[in-house]
Amino acid sequence: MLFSKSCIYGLRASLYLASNQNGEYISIGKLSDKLDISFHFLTKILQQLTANDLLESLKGPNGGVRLSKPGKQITLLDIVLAIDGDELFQECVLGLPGCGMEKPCPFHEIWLHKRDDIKRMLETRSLAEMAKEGKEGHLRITPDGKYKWD
Amino acid sequence: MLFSKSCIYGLRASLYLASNQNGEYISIGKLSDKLDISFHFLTKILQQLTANDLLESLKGPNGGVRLSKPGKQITLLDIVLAIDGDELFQECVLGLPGCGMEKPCPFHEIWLHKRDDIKRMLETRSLAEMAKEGKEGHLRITPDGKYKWD
DNA sequence: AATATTTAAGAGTATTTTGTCTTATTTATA
DNA sequence: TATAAATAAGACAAAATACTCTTAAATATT
Repeated sequence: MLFSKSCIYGLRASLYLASNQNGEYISIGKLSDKLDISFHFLTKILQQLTANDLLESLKGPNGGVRLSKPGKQITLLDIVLAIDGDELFQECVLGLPGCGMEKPCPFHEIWLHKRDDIKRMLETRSLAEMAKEGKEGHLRITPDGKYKWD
Repeated sequence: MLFSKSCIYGLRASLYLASNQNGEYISIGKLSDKLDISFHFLTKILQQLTANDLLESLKGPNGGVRLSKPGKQITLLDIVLAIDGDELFQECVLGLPGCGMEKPCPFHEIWLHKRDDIKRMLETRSLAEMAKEGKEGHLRITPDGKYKWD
């Protein structure tokens, strides 16, 4: 599994938020309902994104969360790093500590390129861009595909 | 994490075995000692490889495990598939069931290439080849680097 | 000011992965 | 044939991940 479940949920919610970019807060209840993700679990995940200044939140009636800046300025990598950290882009395929140029494992050289490739893919794509593609291509971000990018 | 711990241990042990290719059985006790992997845990993992006909085992004195065929004929992918299955090469980045050409998620298209790339990398490299590179380059397959490809 | 609605925080539970231990089974060797 | 050395198998334990529940804090609305 490339990303943790938490990270996946965070990405899906972020894409939702990016597709509803009119500045208003969206409640986590609505998000969890639309995306079929447990409310409390999603709440915690979004708290991490808020703590990382990717989202901003408001308590109380009509409160919720929204992107802290235009979706064009938040990359997929931002979300991944905020939730899963940079382990995926740091760690050794064989799990060896301190695997690097100095004392590499047999996988080091070949994996380096792949993982940088993945990182670049996430880095060069914004939430806005992904959400736009999702909307235009009628792509899924829910298991049952019920979310229609209203 | 790309591979599970089990898979990592299986790969490291397989590389060890491929570097000691003179047909004799090597005890799991020796393997676990050299590679710093828990004996019982490693035993179970190697049983999976044996069950998949990648290794063959012999009980009793001078028993142990060895590659079931020349290391040149076993790919890294063989080991990965035997332990982790093909999930990594099948599953959706967003964890959506049945994500494919018909009803893709926004990541589908871009991830497809990356994962095929990784698969090809594992498919085109044999244990023998990797072990040879490891030996010649004095590369690590243990956390402390104490294994010296005797 | 009171109330209802929402996120924040943290304790608690369940599931999966990782690792340990014990007992059985096989087999080479003396 | 007895013994010791090894894998096989399965129960058990610990740790990490995933998920749930309860209570607190903030805030818009009446």
